[in-house]
Amino acid sequence: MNITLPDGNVRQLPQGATALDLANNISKSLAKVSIAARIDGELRDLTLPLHDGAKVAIITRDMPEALEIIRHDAAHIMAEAVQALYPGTQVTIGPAIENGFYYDFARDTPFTPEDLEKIEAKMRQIIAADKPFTREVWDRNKAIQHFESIGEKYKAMIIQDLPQTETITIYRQGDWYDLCRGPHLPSTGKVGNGFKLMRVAGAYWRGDAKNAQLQRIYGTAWRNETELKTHLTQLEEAEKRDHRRLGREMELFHLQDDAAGSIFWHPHGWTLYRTLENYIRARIQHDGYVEVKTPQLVNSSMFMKSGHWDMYGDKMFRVILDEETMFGIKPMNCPCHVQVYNQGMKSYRDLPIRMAEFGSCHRNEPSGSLHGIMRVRGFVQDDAHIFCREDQVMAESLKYCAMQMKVYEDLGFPTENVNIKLALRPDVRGGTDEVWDKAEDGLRKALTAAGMKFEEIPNEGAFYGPKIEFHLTDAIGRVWQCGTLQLDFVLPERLDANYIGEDGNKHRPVMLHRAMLGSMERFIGIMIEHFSGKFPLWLAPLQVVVAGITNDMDEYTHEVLAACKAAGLRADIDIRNEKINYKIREHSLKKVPLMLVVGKKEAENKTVALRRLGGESQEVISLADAIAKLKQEAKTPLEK
RNA sequence: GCUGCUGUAGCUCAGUGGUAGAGCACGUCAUUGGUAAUGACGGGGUCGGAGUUUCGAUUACUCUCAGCAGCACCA
Repeated sequence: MNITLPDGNVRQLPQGATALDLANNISKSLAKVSIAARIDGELRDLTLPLHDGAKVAIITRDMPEALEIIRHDAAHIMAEAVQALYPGTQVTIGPAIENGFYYDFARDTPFTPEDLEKIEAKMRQIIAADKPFTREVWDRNKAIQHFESIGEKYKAMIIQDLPQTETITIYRQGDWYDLCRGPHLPSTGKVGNGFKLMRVAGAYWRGDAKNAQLQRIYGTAWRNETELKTHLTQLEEAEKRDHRRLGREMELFHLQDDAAGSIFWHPHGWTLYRTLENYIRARIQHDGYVEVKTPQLVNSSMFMKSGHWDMYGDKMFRVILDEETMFGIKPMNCPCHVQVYNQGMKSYRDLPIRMAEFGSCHRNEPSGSLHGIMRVRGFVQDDAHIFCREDQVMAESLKYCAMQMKVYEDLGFPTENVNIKLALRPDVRGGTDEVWDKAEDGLRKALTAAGMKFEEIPNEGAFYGPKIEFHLTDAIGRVWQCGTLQLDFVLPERLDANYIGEDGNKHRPVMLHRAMLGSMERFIGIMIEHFSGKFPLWLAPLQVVVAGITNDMDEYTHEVLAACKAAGLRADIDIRNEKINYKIREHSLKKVPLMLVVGKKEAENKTVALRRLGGESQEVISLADAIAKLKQEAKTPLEK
């Protein structure tokens, strides 16, 4: 039979030959490192017989697909180890994930960290035994019956839910076997030693909190021990960038038990916050927005009208005045903005109205979801609502997306750091299907017109409309939703917003909800991690430290400081009785971008020694030149 | 909210059924120095909170609060 290789070459092999035979046919050394095959585009076992005319690519250990298979195999081996050590534990699912794998087990007693060590040791035994993985095709009903009979109820359920057309395959490694689509490595030994069990956690069966909670064990797995080590080192490095740690070290903010989920901003952190806020303010002014400020405390009746009370009332902070009066602390700004809109008559000529607010919101987020300043209970949205006519939706969406990407770029997140998703209608929602069709299509068209790559995610939209989500990733790979654009036909209806059209009749405006940073707090957290605290000069809370070498030139040091401040630089002075090495180390650790060192020579010549953070050398220039230069460098992206 | 783990000085952490220790940080003194740690001395803790057992609890147990990881949630 003829087999086509990726390079187009055709090889002749006897009937019944496998991908492994093919690899051997090509070269012995290839066969040694091959672990699977891509047959007609699908990953398959090396030991499956090929068919005539198949297109086959041999997957070797160094290919990305290999890692996925290694991780999946590690999950199987872990499951065997767990069932050997803890009889009665049921297996459920165990996929490969980014950097590793996990397996969910059903067991009444949770696993302890000590259990993990034992499981890992057992896994190494199974790997050392180098048991071959073999594939078997089972009859669907027999498989269900079999798994039920041995008490593996979850496996039986999984098979039951597989489509009728799916072939039921079982993979065996020695005496142990598991339902699995495959493919697998030729044998357990091929997994190698580049893995480590990381942690235990609870996880709901099928990801639903209404279901039983399973015990999930996470592991990381790599091609070899060197790669594993590299990964573990990267994790340590990421920890050093953690915004919670840098926030403390750089004196940006702190959190404490008494106000769980709220932030105490310190002077440096608040400077950073205001710099960011002012940048956004300048941006939106430039794009024709007006800024408003609306109440924190709003009678619950407004949220009942808007529909938020039904959806989220239990997560709102409430202020009960008397038996009849209950206020909610606003969890978002939209209903309030509609109130501002509703004051006075609006003409079609007034639209679009782009109404912005740095809106302070509070939500009683579940305790387990709180995370540093990224997920908090008190936060500020760089929020805005664009009230417009239907025929303006496209233009407004495009205008917004353009500004959004520009802002991310200015803040150090070029396009490749941003993931865009289009979240479609959820099960529980307001508005008719017709309206949703229109809304979803509107956003889809806008994204396409803007030439932006996006992924559609079903069921993830807000109750009043679909949304475009802009996602950024933090230091340890966690993904956070920041910017958003939501198209809403529902709230204007519920809160009775209208305008007088060209025809003299009342019409409903469309509302575009949008935020670029999302929450100021979250965005600052992401920026801290993104820059490892080393902010671009215009954002750095403290831009310059003027440090004297000895106290003899204190007078000149003060002169330099005054010049910095006069130029609008955020500057501080260090004339402590410490050595210059000590001062440089200290301010470097606090990530101050610039230091102006002055000693005897500088004082005599009216110069400064300019040292940049992390720099090896320094530049001696006149004070006047230095100030002019830094003033230019410290300009915001909008000023440049 | 759920599962597991954790909570001792500002930070990182050690330790014990008989009222606690290190390094760094902080303070004082000496030192006035050229680009990532000068030296000496010193101060500092109701051992997250409440309760139970005990002659005695920071240590054991219960409850509670908070944090961490994951899951779920995220208008």
